Amino acid sequence: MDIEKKLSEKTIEALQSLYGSTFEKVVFEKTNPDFEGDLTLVVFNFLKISKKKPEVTANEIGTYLKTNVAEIADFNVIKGFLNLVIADSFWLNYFQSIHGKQFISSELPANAPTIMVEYSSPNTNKPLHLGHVRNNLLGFSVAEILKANGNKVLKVNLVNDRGIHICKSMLAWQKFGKGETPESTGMKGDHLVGKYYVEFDKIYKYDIETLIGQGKTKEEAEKQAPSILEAQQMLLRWEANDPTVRKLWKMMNSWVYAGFAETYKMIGVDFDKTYYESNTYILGKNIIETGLAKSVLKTRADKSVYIDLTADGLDEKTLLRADGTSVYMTQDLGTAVQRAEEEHFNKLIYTVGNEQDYHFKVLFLILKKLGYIWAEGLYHLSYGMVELPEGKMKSREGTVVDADELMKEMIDTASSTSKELGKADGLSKEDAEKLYRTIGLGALKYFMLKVDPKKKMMFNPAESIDFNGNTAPFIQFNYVRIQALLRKAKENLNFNDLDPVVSPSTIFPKEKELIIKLYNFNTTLKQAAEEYNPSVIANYVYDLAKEFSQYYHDFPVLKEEQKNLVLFRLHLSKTIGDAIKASMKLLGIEVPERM
RNA sequence: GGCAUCGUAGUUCAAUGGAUAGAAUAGGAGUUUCCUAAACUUUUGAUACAGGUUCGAUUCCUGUCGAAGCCA
Repeated sequence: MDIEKKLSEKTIEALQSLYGSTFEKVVFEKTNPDFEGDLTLVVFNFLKISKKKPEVTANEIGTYLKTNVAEIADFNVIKGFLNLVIADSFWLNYFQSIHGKQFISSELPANAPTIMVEYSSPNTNKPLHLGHVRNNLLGFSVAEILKANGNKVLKVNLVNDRGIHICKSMLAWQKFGKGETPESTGMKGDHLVGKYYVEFDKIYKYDIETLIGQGKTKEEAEKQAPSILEAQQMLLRWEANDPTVRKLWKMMNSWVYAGFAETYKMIGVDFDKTYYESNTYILGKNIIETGLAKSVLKTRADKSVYIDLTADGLDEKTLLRADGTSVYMTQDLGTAVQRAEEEHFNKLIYTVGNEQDYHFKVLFLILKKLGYIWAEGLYHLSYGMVELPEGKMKSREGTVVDADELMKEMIDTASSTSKELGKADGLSKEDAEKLYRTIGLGALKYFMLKVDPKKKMMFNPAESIDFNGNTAPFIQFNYVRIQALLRKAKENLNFNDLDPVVSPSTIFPKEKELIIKLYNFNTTLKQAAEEYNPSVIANYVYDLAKEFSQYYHDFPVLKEEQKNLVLFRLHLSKTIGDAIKASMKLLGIEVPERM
């Protein structure tokens, strides 16, 4: 039923027959709504072979297609544009063919490729903020989209649970914490640990100022501040497996994990596997040996190991310092190799912000140079930063939008708005709470996912996220309208959505438009997967919901007098509802039955 | 300094090199005896600047200005 493919083949045939030239590929596009037609062929590219004016060429191809393709009802030509009208019967047949079927198959093909999607990857010294929210939503949604495209997806998290940052929190807690715990304070564990991270920074800044006051330069002060020296000391003790430090570390991390678990649950994301850097940071050193043996890596006079990437337009990258300690790159190399050996993935996707573009470029290149074939399947899902009106968020300076707080605010707003509009009338308390979560979190998720991941995005805390217009609540609302129609139809008309569809002999343009939108679901899903881009789905589902909203407004469904039209419109509405629900699921957004 | 990225209505976002640059929101004007008005209709308003390639450029190339990023 792929009409574009068929038309493409027939056009190639037409070009051969009319002008005796062979074309590999011909692409159709949607006809601009201002003109009559469904699909358009731009003929300028064929003028060289037709040696005729655009209008003439378009007419000749149009005539050929109309005679040879049964589905083409008519065509018109405007300048170099050949607009094709696809017969209503084709669209109605298509609609019949998808009736009762799932938009997304729940079964995977036997030979489904394995794709590992790494996302979230938090540090354990502070709670999640808005930037992490984008990461989590993006990673989760891309995983869903890939799954829906027939891939076996493994969602993984790599927790940065060790290093100087967590030592800072530990040190501050040890000195000033007075034994505070999440239980004693009633604070969420990740927030409690984050509080001491900020605390450390205050002391550190104080130390620096003191030293500068004593005549040191800023750089000297930053390196010699007693607080930072102490934190570094603690890190060394951690690495030496000092029982006291390790015990403190385990305790504080366990607080953080409990906090993260709550946040993840609220966002609605999960993982098949969680890696911890405390287990993986040692990895990679054996790869250095291999790399040296292969002469891919080289040793400097001071015994540090590096790779020369200047021929590839990059720099020299150190992989082992002169003192034998490794760098981030080294452990990422090791982790990748370990994952490849354990999971045999076809693709590994790293959901990480675009500030690390260079890092991943180098990482992938090194792995390729080391000769790992699977390195071809590595992909950096690079996304833009979330910015506030005053600029980038900075944890240490407190200019962050906290994930937990933001979600709570969204739910609260959903609650008050729903109450104002009387949307929660008659719902039990549990159902009402669930509805507020669905709407509030839906609005947040859609807000973040509708933007192209590659681009940076702006969030203004002063202007709350909208519930009207191009938003999740609007889409949810239209889904709810459909469910209300179906409920009534089932009660009053004995409507059964599994009954066969009886198509009317003619349909209105709006109905055709809606069927075409349904027809586009599959190509949209495919495009989203190829681009690793949920915003493609978001734009699609909004467009569908908007189209339905107008249809609902202009056409009676249950109140239509002709029984066969009532049934047809119910089936159409039902299928649109299914497409909305399936699309929203790909974004990790739920739809309510009433609102 | 080197590397890569980005400049579209007042604001937040769209647009495989194609037709008159779309939405939403904000602003103006309307719509409820009619299936849920978180809706619908209508209106005002934008490609940073200057060149180039092309039948055709928001899109590709060069330069200028501006924003934020990474590497020392």
